[in-house]
Amino acid sequence: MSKGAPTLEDVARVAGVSRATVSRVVNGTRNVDPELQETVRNAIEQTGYTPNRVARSLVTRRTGTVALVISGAGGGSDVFTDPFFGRVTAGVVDFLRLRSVHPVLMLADSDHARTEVVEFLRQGSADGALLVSTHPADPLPARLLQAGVPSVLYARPGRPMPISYVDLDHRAGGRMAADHLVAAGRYNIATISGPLDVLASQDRHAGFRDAMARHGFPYVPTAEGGFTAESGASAMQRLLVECPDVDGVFAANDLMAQAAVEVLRAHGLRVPDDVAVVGFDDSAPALASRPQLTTVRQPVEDMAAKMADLLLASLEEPGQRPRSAIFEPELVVRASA
Amino acid sequence: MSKGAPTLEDVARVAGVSRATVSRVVNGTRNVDPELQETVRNAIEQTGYTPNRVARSLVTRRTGTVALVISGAGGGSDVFTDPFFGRVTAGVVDFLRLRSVHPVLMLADSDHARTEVVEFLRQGSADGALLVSTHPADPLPARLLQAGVPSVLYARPGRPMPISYVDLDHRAGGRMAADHLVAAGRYNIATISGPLDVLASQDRHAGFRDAMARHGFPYVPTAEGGFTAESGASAMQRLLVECPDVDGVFAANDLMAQAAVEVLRAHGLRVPDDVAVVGFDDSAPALASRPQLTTVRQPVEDMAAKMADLLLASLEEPGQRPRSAIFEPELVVRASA
DNA sequence: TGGATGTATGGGAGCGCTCTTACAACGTTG
DNA sequence: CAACGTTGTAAGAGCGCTCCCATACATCCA
Repeated sequence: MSKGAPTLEDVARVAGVSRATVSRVVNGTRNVDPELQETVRNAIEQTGYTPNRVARSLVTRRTGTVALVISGAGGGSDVFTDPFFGRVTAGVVDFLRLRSVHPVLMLADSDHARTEVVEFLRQGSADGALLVSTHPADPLPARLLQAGVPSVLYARPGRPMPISYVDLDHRAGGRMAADHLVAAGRYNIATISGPLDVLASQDRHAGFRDAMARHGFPYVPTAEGGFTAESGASAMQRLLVECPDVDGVFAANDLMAQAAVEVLRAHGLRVPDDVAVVGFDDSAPALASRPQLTTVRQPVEDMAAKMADLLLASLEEPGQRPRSAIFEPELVVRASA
Repeated sequence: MSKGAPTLEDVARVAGVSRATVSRVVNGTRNVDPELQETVRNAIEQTGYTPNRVARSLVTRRTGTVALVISGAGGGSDVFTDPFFGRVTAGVVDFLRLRSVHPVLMLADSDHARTEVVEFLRQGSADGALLVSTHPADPLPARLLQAGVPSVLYARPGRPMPISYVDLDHRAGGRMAADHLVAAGRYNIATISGPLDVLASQDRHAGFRDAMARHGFPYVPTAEGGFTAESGASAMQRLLVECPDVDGVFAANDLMAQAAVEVLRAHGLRVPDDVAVVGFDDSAPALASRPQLTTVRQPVEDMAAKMADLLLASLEEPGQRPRSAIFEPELVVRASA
């Protein structure tokens, strides 16, 4: 009462009971006389008591927070401008807040930063990690695993390891794009892939190519992009050189698809009349773009929520086997194809 | 050593010194024999010791985390899709990571959520709050102030109160847009404002109108938007009805400006030939849009970093007077006007 | 040479909480 | 009526750390 926040002891004194009894009322309320409970509750009200989470964490070994780690080779903090990460954050936050768990945001874009993340978790500052890793060579999943930190990945790890993750069936997504373009009667189909050292890109591309082959197109002109608008634009330029009579394009994300549309338009080609364009993700640019993008929807928010779900479950029951959840993409037909 | 992480005590035993000495080595390293330091360091290495932040926080009353609170009337978690919040996050994270401070993300979109935020901070789970409040009637700043939580706002509070904040000179930004459109020889100038119950919107609008009046345009057709693409599109539609011969538009953010461009194009009007369009913010859509947007740049990342800076400073020296930092906008001339 | 100063280390309290244990008071049962 | 749960409460240990204070010893000037 003198200084600082009131403690359990203060409340106990006011209520005329022991610290332990107040603790019982604050928490499980197991075996406490209803009348006493009332007294204690009044005392809490009167003192304006708020339990100290830190002190509680020290003994319970639980903090009620998890780390949301964005681990990427490069870029630093501009990842936050990418609509994809916004959606991941939204999905995670939406799920966690219902459980009164709070995410702490961490960037692991350098070796030093990765060490700090591992330390942070080993120190017990957070109960577990949600890892959005952009590169299969990322050493962080293995390090977290080794440190015994409960973790869940967004996207399967680069090398097989006993760790939980959520992922999308990217191959199926690639197939959907191919099927749609072919069904629309397109004959000169090309594709802008994502960076091919990323598993998701590889899979989207493989799925697309397989389906194209099955449809009788053994070779598909391909330009590799980097998931950014600029890279998409330059890829489209290259594609137009290799194959000027292109009439269908599959871009491995919406940002690149949008850029491709602009490039095509600048070349006097109409979308979808002259060239059909299919994107991937179904994020904000898909709707902002004119014409609105036909795209393969990745349910990022749901996947992110599931990732949080898996983590909380493994926190609840430690020692569980790792689990995975694979989501199905969905073709969203709009105006561009 | 038996189970759980090694503690100070374990290290002390291995090094043959006291807990206090190890603590000194781990922290300030004040007055410890260099030779002993070496021994201790080896023991730390050997045991794989990592200080327990929670235990440390309990006594130091500092957690090394701050809350990054997005407080808005509505919407919930789709705020994360807004490029503005991504930039705020980027700015904050970039600054904090250099100081090894970690942001925990909180959404305060309901009264219940706001209470939880206040509790969280009162409990000492974070050292202070960075508050991005979207509405001047938001009760959270006052509640944090009352709870004695060190806080810094992005944007000045709705009602004057002794609290630190960073802000932009929105009026100056509005003026710049007006000056540019008039200087470009536009005569039929209209504007899409932001939601007029938001201070920033009011100021941008007021600055714009004042400058227009000074240039001899006492009345400016105005349609109110909501800072979203859809609202921008519909505002542009309304504007075209009221004033079909419009040749200049100032939209209060880039998202709406981009949408306006699309609507104009759909009406057969060319940008900038027929209609010049100026946006606000200079965020991702400004560059993604074709033509690229002339816009009033708001240095969001810098402002967010400054916000974090002010907070850490006030944590360093408590009892300081609240401070503010007002940033100057900057006209970025691209293709749209 | 002796007290005063300074420096390095250990001991121990205590941060606010949870949880185990001990115990008191009260039935319940053969 | 003795023996035994059952239930409600208090007492106290201890989570891992920091920091104050006491102690031991070296150093210095008068």
